[in-house]
Amino acid sequence: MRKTNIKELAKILNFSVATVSKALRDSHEISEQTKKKVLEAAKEFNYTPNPYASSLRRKRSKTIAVILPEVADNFFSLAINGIQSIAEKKGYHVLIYLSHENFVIEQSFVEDCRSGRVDGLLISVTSETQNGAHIQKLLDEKLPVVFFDRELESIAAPKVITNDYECGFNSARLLLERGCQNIRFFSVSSDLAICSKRAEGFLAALAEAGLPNENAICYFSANDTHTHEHIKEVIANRGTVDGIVASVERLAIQTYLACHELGVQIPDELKVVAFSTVETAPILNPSLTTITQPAFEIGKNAADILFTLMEGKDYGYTKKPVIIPSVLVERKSTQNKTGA
Amino acid sequence: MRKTNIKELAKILNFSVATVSKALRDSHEISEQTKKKVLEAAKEFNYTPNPYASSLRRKRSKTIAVILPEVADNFFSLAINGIQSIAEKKGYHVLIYLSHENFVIEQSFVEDCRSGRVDGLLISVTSETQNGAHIQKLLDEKLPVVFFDRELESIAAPKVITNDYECGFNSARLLLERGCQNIRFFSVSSDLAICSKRAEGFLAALAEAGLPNENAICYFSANDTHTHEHIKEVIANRGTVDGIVASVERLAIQTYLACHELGVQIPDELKVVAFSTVETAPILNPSLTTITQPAFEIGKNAADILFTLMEGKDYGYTKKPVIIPSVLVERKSTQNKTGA
DNA sequence: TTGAAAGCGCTAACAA
DNA sequence: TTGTTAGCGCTTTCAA
Repeated sequence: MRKTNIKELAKILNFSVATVSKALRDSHEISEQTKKKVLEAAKEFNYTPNPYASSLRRKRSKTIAVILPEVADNFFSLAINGIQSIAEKKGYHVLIYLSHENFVIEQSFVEDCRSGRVDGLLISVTSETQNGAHIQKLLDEKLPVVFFDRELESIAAPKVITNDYECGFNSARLLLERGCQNIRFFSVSSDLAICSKRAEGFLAALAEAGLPNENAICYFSANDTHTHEHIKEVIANRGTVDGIVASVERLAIQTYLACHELGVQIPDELKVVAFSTVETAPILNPSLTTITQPAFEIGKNAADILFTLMEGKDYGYTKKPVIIPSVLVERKSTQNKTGA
Repeated sequence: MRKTNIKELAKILNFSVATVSKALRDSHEISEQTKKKVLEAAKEFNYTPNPYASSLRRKRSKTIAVILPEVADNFFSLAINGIQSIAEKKGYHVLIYLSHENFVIEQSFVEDCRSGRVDGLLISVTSETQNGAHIQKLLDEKLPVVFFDRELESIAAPKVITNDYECGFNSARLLLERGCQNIRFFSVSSDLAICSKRAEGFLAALAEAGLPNENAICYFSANDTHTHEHIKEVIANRGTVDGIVASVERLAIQTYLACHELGVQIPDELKVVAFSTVETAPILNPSLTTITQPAFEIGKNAADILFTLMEGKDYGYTKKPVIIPSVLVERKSTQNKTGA
């Protein structure tokens, strides 16, 4: 059946378009009887409102954008679910952009958000992103932006993150307590706040234990197709290294794969802790000790704040990021044979 | 800096809006000199075209929708990447809708696509979806739709899937070859073609081996929060069952988790094959034998076909789905101690 | 090669 | 309570 627009509907009903429009939006200035007639006709004649006409007129798109590096990562998948759970409630659409850890792509997506296509933006930046000028531009134009997880310290916008420093600290502490003497932190970027803060905490724990080590942080570029080989190399030539903290999910998986390929025994020869939300952590070989980020909650909170902002309310942002703590779950990858 | 619209830009340049519009779209009827001036001014005065005004006028949105059950599943994550790889090339935006395996949600998303918001739809239906009337409606209104993975047999639209029947057959065969006597197929739905075809193949292999079994298919509703308990129950009370085929990723992970919790030894007590694209398959305990679907390729192909359709070309759709075969990778979860 | 004008479908101020 | 009218920002005839 053909679709109808508001004009045709008005003609059919012998009302003006204005009346029909108001009736459809359930305006109080329209009589119940008219509303009923309009709604019925709308259904009968297969009326579908054109969202673009409405957006153009109202200067609101009922759409938010989410820019993130990757979706094939459980953290981001869960975060998207959290975001959608809120967007759905508000009747908003979600436009998802994947930057693939590429700064240039991220820039062009952010640029695109300036067009009025979206009413707000949630972003987790790439590991390459050092500069926030593109995002500042949005902010200057009064488009609400909220960071989640991977934020930019130089930009003054709401942020929802986890307790990175503390978790970095605890991860190193755990390894040291389990007897490790020479540990490494696998990072994807020195610029990403989440990585640098986790690394800082990690280094602080080393320092506290009297084991400072300037070479403890290893970098693996996030969009390098040879990460696997690089990790394998590092592990193969690890010397006395006996413990690793993987700062993101992908590095954790790569580390495990490398160890399997090289026949390196976890945890006997090498202990591993990972920042990760992989569901399979308990069934990995060996089960993986994780620092599990509250991914869904982070997404949900970020979206909540974004909507508060979009509704013109000041949500009481005080320059301090919202911090939702992660949970350390110890499994076999850090345990000694004796059980601890 | 403030944004400019085309009217303001025209005034600044002392051209008409028409000229500016044409220059911006690189029309052949505008002189090079004028184009250059316009482009420069556009940059200088921070011009950003309003996509909604453009969409309204041109009746094209430069946006496609992807409706899928879930994103926290590696198959769908990879498929999204495949879709985006094409959309990006075409300068299209991708609106992602998660139906969470809920038919009512799916329906409302599909309904929403009728509004002109998108120029085409890629869909993988929920496990609840039995009826395709909502999708037929779009087709009737000439909106291009392409199914990927989870299709609806009753709807005549292009489909990109994998060789489900064959893979179902091979999965059962493998288990039987490894000595299993009593095997089960874990399904999420009897309506989903992917599941029923995989199950058919599975049953055919059983019949061929002279082991027909009407109770070989076990159903676990996809949006049941108690799947884990149900699977655990089935495995605990498995009797002589010695082999399982998990038809989707989530069931595979749940099966492993259940076995771990129950102390059931894979592969000694129970062999497991899974339709899955999980990266962690080789590092699971034990490593998981998988039928790996070409998820990225499926997404990519589906998007390719959708764009062909949207460009008004008939891509030569002949009622036959495009089939991209999966790859069976045997790992420890189906091997006997002796190595085979 | 450029411009005037109409209009995509809808909303909102104002009038009736 | 309903209707008239003027756009939102852009594209596209058609005329100059």
